[in-house]
Amino acid sequence: MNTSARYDAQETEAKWQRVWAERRTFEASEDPGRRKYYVLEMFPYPSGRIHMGHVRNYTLGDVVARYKRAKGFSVLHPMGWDAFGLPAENAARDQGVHPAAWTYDNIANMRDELKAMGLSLDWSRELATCHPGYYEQQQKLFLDMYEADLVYQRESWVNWDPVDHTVLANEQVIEGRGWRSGALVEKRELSQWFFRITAFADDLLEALEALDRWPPQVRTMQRNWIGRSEGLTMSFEIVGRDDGLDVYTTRHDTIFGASFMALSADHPLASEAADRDPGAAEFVAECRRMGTSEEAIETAEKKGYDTGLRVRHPFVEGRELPVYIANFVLMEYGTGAIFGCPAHDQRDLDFARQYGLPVLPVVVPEDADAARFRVGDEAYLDVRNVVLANSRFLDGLSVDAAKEAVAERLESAGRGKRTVNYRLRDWGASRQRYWGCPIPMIHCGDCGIVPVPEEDLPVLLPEDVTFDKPGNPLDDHMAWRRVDCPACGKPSLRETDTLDTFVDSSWYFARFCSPRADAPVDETAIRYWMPVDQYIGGIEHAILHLLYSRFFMRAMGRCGHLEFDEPFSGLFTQGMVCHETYRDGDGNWRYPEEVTRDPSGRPVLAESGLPVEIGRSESMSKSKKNVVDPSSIIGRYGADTARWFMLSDSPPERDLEWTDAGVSGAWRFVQRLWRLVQELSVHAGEAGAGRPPAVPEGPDGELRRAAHRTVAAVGDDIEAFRFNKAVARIHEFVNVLGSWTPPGRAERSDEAAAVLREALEAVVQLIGPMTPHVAEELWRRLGHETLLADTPWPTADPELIEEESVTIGIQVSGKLRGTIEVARDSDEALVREAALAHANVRRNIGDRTVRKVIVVPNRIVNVVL
RNA sequence: GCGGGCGUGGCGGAAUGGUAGACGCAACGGACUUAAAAUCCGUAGGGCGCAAGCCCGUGCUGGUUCGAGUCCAGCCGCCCGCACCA
Repeated sequence: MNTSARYDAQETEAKWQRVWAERRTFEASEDPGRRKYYVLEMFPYPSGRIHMGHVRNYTLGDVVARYKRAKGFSVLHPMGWDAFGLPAENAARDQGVHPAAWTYDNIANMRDELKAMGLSLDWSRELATCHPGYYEQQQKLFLDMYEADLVYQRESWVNWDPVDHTVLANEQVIEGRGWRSGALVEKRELSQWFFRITAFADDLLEALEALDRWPPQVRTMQRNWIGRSEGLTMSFEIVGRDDGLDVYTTRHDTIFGASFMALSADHPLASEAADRDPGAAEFVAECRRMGTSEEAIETAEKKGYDTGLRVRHPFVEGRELPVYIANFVLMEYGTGAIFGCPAHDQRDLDFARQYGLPVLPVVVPEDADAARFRVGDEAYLDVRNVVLANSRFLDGLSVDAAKEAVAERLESAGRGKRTVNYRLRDWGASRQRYWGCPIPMIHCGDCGIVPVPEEDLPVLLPEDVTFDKPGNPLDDHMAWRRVDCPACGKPSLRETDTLDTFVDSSWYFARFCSPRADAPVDETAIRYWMPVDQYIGGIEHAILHLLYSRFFMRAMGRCGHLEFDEPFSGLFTQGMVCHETYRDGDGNWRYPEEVTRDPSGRPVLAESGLPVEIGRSESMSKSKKNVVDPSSIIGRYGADTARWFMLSDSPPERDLEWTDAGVSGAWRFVQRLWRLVQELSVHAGEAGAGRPPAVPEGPDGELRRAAHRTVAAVGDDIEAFRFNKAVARIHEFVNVLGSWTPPGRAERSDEAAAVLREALEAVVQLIGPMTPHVAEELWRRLGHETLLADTPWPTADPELIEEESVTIGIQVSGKLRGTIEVARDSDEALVREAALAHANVRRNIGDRTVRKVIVVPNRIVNVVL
């Protein structure tokens, strides 16, 4: 055996990847006799190359998948492609390649890169959302949901880029301009398709409680996003008119502090005012022009326009409140109108100060003098330890009691209604794009909207499109658009909007259970595999993707496709991969591989020797060039090294700092393990020869205990996603093996050899999920004919895990003064005795009286003076 | 503004309220080598001391406790998410 040669990662990794593929080792099967485990990492967008975030994500998932396999589970661990989306169209426009060709090329390349990582994936289930086999089923789901009234079309305001002829998402609008064209974005009302996610708002909120294997912060973020609030919808009489003005409020206790009403610019009464008053019209137009970017909103001053309308205060005879159009009121929330109570709402206060409106405090601290209490520049928002004041029948009540009283009176007068409101809006899923799932709908002049009959599915994307004009190529493709109405036969037009790519990713995990089925999901398969036991991905999807997926399972359930609500019973959100940033003298970002050190250790550009400034470490991004290409790392060190480094230092939920030193450390570890196991294997017994003695004495016993303790600890750590600690435990054990010395001729025994073999096999098995190739190779070299990938996880003998003796610290008045070694679970009196006998402890006690001795078994002794 | 997280050696990080700094990286010393790389052995929070040992030390200030990195209160700093949501 050649033990001195270095481990050749390239050759060995390729070999075992081939073997696993040939033997279909990781293809999942529905085995009713075994417990199932579904591990899934968020599928990638096929951008063309994998990045370090992928490497981390898929390494974490693969550790879990391989570990669970070894633990005897029937594991499903599939991979696919989130393949629709704008970049393909941009590539088409800029490079003249068809989006499909570009996408499938990228997929082919990324598949090769992922395969080089040695992931235990079931590639037979691979799917791409841009494949007609996938989106046909999605179109079926869309039609089912339309049937179930979970999909509808309505007019809605969108950000319209007049140059690119496209709708922009809020995050694509930067300072009021299109992110690509730079054109001033307009608000336009377009007909859009929506998913009725709000139908499940309460359920989506309440069910979060039961998701106890989700990170708490993700649940909180979803809770905030859904934003349930309990309030009152109340109607104000408009002076001189028959109709009323409805507002929604959660602070009806402050009704006596109301000093104005405010309408959204999109409110019907605002439009009405604009029709008769050019000033109002100008103000409404100004509001619409106002950018939707965060910055614009944040810096915008509170502005309003008096419509001239007045409403009556519901409880104060003769008090009338002016009705303004205000730039800070949202049409989409509540009724699009509010009453303003400046004393107890910051926005209302800012507004009131601007327009000289009264500020009357009606909620004051319990111990305050209501007559003297004043509100300055900050609204008084406390709701605890406060009482109502200046509020007639509410005076002296708590906030809650006052709300109750107001609601009671208005409800019985028919002028109010307790209402639950949500921040969550229905999901606008229309995109005016080509490279997405066609919405299977037809617009008929006579019949209106007609669904495409199921037998006519899929509605395929036409291939002969061009991208030389801005806008959606489908709009111009009349041959594709023209179709006879399925209901009346009259010439009609297809819907040209395609679906938001979040739709594609809202059910792909269900499709993986039966990826080629002729229905969206196969009942038997989905019953066996779903829900996903462990989902792993970035925190950036904490809200939308996960919320949409949760909605989709409910919607699919209502359409009879499945019988569960929650898609992911366990969720893990990994941290990002970071790297230092570099700038040259001209302030340009530089790639890490362009930077080297000069003889004095200063960072310089490799090509010119000019100095480089090192910036803070940030999440790897192309724009800052602080990226390291995974393929070049894997090509140089091998996948095992990259994987080991990904797992070794940082806890997986935290950000990981990518460093060259860390990678070479991981590489050295792989090499060391390789040498060590082979060198020691010469002294180990034959594979499957004898069992080691139960609890051997001396060094053999120590080795055996260390092995079993490590097995137990690593298993626990993997279960708890503490991969960095698992790595540390393996390091410790390898250090133990490293200091193992071959016995002299006299001490050699079959039993000792068996102990060593057990230890070597344990370490190889423990690294199996993390560095699978070197582990598989060592397993073979240890004499096994079967694959490590098919070998059950080792079990730890509880008797061997317990330490025989423990070192306990001795404190005098809480300060450590020494340690003693005693037998485990020693008698307390004995420990106390030994502690008090310790020389340094006696010295520290001196001639003072021992008042008390606290003995914590196997832990510590504290001598209290 | 609201919500969440974090603050420990030169660095990444360990530590059921019980010996702070496991494990790794970087560093330093030594062995091997003509030399280097690789490898192996060793040192290592700061300070004082020949040593035994002592003092200080987990962002800051207090508190609870026999005992606090850990629990509580109040600050400071950093990061993330959401945000005119009435």
